[in-house]
Amino acid sequence: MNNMIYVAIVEDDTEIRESLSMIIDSTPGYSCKQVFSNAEDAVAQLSQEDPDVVLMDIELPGISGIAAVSKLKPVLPDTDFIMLTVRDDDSTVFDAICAGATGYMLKNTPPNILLQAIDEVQVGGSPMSRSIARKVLASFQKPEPNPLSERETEILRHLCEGHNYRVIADKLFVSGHTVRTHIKNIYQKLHVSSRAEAVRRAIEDRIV
Amino acid sequence: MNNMIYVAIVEDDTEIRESLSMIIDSTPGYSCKQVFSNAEDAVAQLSQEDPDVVLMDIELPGISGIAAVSKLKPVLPDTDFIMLTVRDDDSTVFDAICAGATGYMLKNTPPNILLQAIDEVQVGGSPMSRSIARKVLASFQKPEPNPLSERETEILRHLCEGHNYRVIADKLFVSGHTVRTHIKNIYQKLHVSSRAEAVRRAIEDRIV
DNA sequence: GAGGCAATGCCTCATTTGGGGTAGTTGGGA
DNA sequence: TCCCAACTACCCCAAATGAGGCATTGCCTC
Repeated sequence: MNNMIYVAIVEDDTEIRESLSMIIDSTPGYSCKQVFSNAEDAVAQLSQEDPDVVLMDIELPGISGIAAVSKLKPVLPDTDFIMLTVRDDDSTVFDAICAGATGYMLKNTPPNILLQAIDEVQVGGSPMSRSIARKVLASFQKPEPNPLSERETEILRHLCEGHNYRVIADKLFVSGHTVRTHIKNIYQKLHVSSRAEAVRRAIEDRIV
Repeated sequence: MNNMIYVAIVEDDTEIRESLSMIIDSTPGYSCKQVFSNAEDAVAQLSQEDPDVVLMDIELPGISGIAAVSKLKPVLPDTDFIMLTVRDDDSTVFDAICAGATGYMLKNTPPNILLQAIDEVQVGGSPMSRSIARKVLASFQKPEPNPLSERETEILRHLCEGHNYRVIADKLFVSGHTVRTHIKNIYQKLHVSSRAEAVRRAIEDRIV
């Protein structure tokens, strides 16, 4: 019984909740340790227990599943949280991931795939529904090519490091005047008018 | 034959290459359109063709598979690239993803899973080996909690927007002096000494 | 050969910024 | 009760910055 996988469920829809717990309990090697119908109860009680995996609904009455994970993950670092959701819109996906979710499945996922997902997190994976995985990878892809010349890009990199005119000039073996001119051109091309904005664009869009 | 999936392979190891192409060709519904033993040939010839999926080795003689994807993806936006690699170290994974890869599989993946991966990208997914998926999600998780007070965090957010003392002061209904004091404290706590560095830390670590 | 762009260098000027202080109030924790 | 952190406000000053110009040298394209 040492290789039994203990699962907890947080889900407000009674039908789904009971159906999930039944499926898990009836599968050899899996045990549904606890079920909660809201995040508050889960946060309060789950920190005492130590489930291997928590299936966490996102759309809950009261505090959301994402907030619950934020609270629980720090006290249960070895527990893997798999989010369940009906929607796969960008912001919730990324919020959940940032909160510490290890997997992210859509609710229409067939039970056998969900069980696979539970296995998957147990062996160090991160199961994601198709559309989620695609979104996550897409978020890494650079939006648009950078309009800056090579030299300007180099200087922008230095700006991100917090270097000032003088330092950049020294490092690039050009005069401070030149650096200033480049920076002015960078601002124009990026449609910004300060270091702060330029650094932000640099990090959020391309170089870093 | 309309639902035939055309695959191209770029792989320098002859044995693996031929084994892969054989597996693909012998599977109904899949056709191995072309094979290349290096990225240069692939880049030169593949832009004419239009494979559905390209299996791209990363470790290639000459230019790497990652650079090849960077070049090919812009001209073949509808083609999905699945990277194949023996290593799963962080930097190459993220470089490949940024270059435009849609999937990322380890080379020791069994052939049937690889075929599944090809299917997966075709239906809008992003197949990743276990360890890769985990790394990708882990990269989203916030490093450490922010040491700033609520007010300071608020001001840092404004700094990221490129606002200056005056503007921030107006928005928060406090004097410019106060804003300056807060910013000085922010710099101390973050161990930085300029807006640029503060903005960078803000984006890379927490808020934004 | 003309025109354009990238890279380089220079000037001036008003503003912003960062570093150094000091200090009052408030609310909560020891 | 006392102290501290957070928030507020103010002072001075040197340095950095952004905005506005102008000019030269290559290189590339039309």
